[in-house]
Amino acid sequence: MSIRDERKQQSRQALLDAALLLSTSGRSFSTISLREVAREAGLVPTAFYRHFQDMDELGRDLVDHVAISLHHLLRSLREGYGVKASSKTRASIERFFVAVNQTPRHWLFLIAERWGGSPVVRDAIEREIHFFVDDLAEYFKKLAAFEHVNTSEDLRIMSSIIINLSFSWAMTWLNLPQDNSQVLAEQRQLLIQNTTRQAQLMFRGISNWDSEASQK
Amino acid sequence: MSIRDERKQQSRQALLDAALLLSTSGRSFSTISLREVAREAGLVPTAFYRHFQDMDELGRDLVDHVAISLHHLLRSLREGYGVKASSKTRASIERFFVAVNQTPRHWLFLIAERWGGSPVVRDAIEREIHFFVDDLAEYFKKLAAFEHVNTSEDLRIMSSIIINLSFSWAMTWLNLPQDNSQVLAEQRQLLIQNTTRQAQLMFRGISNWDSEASQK
DNA sequence: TAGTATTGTGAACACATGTACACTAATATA
DNA sequence: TATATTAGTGTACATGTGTTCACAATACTA
Repeated sequence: MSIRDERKQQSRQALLDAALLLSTSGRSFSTISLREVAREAGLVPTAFYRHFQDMDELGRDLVDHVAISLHHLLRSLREGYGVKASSKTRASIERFFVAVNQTPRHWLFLIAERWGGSPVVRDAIEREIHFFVDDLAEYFKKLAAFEHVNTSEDLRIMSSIIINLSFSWAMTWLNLPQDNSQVLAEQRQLLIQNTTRQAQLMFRGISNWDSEASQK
Repeated sequence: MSIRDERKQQSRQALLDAALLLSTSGRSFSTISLREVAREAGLVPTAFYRHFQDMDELGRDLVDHVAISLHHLLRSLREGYGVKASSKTRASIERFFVAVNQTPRHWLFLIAERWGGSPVVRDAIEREIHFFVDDLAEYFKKLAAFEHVNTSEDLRIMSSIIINLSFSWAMTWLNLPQDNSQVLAEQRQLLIQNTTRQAQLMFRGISNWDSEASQK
């Protein structure tokens, strides 16, 4: 890549980073301004237009960026899970929260802006979540614990339950008080335990599922 | 109530209504301005201060307003359910969606602003949702289908699953295309069926729940 | 090496915002 | 009835906004 293109992409990334940072620091994407983003990225407002037509385009690209990152993270979460299946739910939940802690702003952005104030961003996110659901459903198909579920429609239903619930989990996790390390540790343990039981309940439902019986 | 107080409450309500309308018409609460709200309510900007100190206070009161409304609606949803228990899941889901259609903006506001851009509103909503969960858990305690669930902590867990999932359901429902009555009707039927299965899966998990076994 | 393309700059604009202040008109109170 | 409260008005100001345009500096291309 040429020097110029490389620097251009640097600025572009700086704008994306700035937007992500600003929109996950107590505010939301639709409340941050083009000028703020440029300022945070160390650019003059007018330079913004060299990279994006407007904030909508920036938003779309940010969703792309975040979705790809989360997609990889979710896939790597599955590795090492397949073998033991549902035997260690708690460990899975713990690893999930570790993953959330790894890129908290990505989670915050995707979940908060899912029903947020920018229609463009909303639509883009809904599309990505759709992919998440499909992807997870396809993964379930290969899993031993799900082999009694016949229809792929049922698999998608289970997948979407998990996805939606895990968003609530992630947000509850991220909303825990920041500092105060002693109290935080306790609350985290409590939340992990709580969430584990939610997941266990889900699996009870899944293992007792009967695709035929519930058809009507 | 005196004439003056009565008129004051009218204006106040007009401001609340305006804020709800504006923040559920494709935008979000944190993106609407004090002046817009006043304009929509038929008042001059400065008159706003006769009722609220700032938009934060308006937001808090709006959450109160909406939460009370939804609370009543949820309670009335339960009536007539207790007898037949889980025998008619689909009918319950349908009645849920009818309820959502009754005050769509209340649902939109509460769910969208739950992770929205205003910290004040976010906190207020989280508090209210906490009440919802407690309330539903207490209702479960009296229900035959739940009598094998021993600990009230487990009841709260189930309650919070239901609440969180139902928010996703409501949003998916409200995000269906507006007009286009033929396509809409089909998509609604599909979504109802889909959601019903999700709920059935939940109930499978609940009826096969064993509070002791999952303790560890 | 000369000329071109492109990223970033700086000044300028029309506009919307939150809020302060003095004011009016109507209701409440004595 | 005379006085005091108070919801609503109108003007004003400093500030932040998106976008335009001419310009500077530097990397690419012939």
